[in-house]
Amino acid sequence: MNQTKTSPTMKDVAQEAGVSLGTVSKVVNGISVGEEYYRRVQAAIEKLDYRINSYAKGLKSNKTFTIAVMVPNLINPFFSQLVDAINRELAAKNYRMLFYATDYDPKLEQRLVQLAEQQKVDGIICLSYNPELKVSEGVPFVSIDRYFGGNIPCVSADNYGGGRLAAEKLAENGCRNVAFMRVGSHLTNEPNKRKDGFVSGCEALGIPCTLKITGDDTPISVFEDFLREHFRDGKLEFDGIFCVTDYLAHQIIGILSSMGLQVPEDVQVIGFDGIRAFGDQELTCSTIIQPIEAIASSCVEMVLGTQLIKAPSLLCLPISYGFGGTTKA
Amino acid sequence: MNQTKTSPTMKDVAQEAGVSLGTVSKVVNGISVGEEYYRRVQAAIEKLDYRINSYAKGLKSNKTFTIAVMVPNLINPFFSQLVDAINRELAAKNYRMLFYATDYDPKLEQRLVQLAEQQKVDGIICLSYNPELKVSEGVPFVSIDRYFGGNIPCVSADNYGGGRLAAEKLAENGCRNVAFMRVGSHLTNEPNKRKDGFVSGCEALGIPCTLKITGDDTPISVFEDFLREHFRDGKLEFDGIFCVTDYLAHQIIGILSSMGLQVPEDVQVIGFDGIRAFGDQELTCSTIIQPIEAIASSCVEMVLGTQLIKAPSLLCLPISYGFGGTTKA
DNA sequence: TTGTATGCGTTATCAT
DNA sequence: ATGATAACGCATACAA
Repeated sequence: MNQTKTSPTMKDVAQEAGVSLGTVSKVVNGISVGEEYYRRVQAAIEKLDYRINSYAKGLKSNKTFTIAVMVPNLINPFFSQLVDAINRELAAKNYRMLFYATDYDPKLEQRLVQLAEQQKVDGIICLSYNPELKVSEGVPFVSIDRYFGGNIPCVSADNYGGGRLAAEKLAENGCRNVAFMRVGSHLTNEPNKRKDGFVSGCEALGIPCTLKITGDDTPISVFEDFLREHFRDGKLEFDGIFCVTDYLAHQIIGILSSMGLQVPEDVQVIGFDGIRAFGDQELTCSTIIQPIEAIASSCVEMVLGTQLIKAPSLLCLPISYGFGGTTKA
Repeated sequence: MNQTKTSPTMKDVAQEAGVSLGTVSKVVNGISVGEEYYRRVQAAIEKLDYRINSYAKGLKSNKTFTIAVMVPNLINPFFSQLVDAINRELAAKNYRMLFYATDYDPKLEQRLVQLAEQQKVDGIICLSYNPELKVSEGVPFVSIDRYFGGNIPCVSADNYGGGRLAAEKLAENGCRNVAFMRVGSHLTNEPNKRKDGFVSGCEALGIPCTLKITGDDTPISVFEDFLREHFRDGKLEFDGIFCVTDYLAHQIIGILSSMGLQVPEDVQVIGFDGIRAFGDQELTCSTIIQPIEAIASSCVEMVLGTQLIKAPSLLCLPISYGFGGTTKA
């Protein structure tokens, strides 16, 4: 005889309290009502353990207090830490986070953006790998690390400055012949500027710099081949290497080690991102540290803010150098 | 004069197609309608770029295709990998993931559960640190690593077996005097069984085992003190250490190294979890590997399944041993 | 088969 | 200040 226990609604509360629906709504939303009414409604809410139905509220008010966050995955610690930071910012502002993994797949990413729009999110924060992403103008969109053009705000670290800083640090530590290594997308996303900054820095410092840039799906072994080509008589031609990410730096260090080379004695390595072991332990290598918290809070402020129009279209946040044992102290 | 661009609704589509609301609904939901009607509706949908409003749908149908996932944070790689895996499982089944970080805070966790319930999620998957968590019976709830009792299903790795396996592996590799180390909660959650399994394994193998278990907020230095107490004449009393997590193992290895001890030559270390550098590179230490994918898919199946009643209340998934350089091969 | 009408739980606009 | 009522966008039972 018992119908499936359905949660109490405002109507139930109104009946229990002997007041009208509108009055309950006011109490729930903190609008002033008569003393006695307030008491009765509160009592009824307690008694029935009433909770507001956010779907009904969202439908009516066209506001869901939900933000979609999209990055390729949560395996890469840079992504997971970024998402963690964004989530904290959102939670502090009483927003919920709907998470979507894009898997570096442009088409999937596009589908997910549409899905999020259906989901009536109040905004989207996306670290995109789809340069042609289409996003409805109705929903605020903030991009991380990929600049789409004037009307879509983009937040990123100062990648160019980071590249320069890497060059300077290697030079400071005595490097005279360096290499830059990058794997991955040909896309003109922000991280490309790491190379530009590095090259520019090397030029300014008068240090020769060799680039090794591979395509998206090339195996890591091409870097080993490259390094062996520049390896003569037990000595590597380079005394410093700047890798586009800590992840790559980690792999390169493994290769160097397998070649019998010592880091940082024989060759110094600088990565980019600022990844720490287990998320909060020591840096995994000497690196250019991205201001993850600042990126996260900027994204959240921009996506929630109403000043999207006036927002700068490209927000560039300061980086810093972190010693992680793979450079000479 | 332009009102704020509001998304087209079914009504708009109906009008555009010259059919009724119900017909549009049927087309959208894949219910068969007349050929001509179907065409007209599809055309209108395309033209207006209509997307179903999931809030209206959710309100009406009491189903939101959204699952709440709660873990302490996304910094710890075990958590972020778990959430990544859960999200993949959910996405494959066309469910969305609402993510909440509990920060190891029992009261926050309780609030978030209520929040998720208001949010009308279709279920909750939670790695809880609140043994007294109250959850409404209306919402399917699956726990990871904490057993709440018969009516709440719990999924976890075979922690006890993992403890035993660690003992066996240390014994196999010649250890004759071992230690177990654990930091953290006094709570009787599943990971406690790692100790029990280890102790039991040591007893069965006739190996003396010393326990060092600290409280939640004790600094890591107590382990250093402990180790120094068992350090005489440049030699450690133990030749094997089992740490309750890879995270702790990492820290212990650092301490051992600072004491001038070699791992694994002087002392072998086994952790628990199976954390890899950068999420997908080499294991950070020799370890008992948790079946993260299996845990994730089990959780999702259980939370979505209707057979919650019949589900076993405690699902225990098999672990395996992984060599990570901190034991003798 | 297709159209119409009602209700999901809220909010907001009205009279009262 | 409070109560009745319409509307949000959709699903569905019912009537045509």
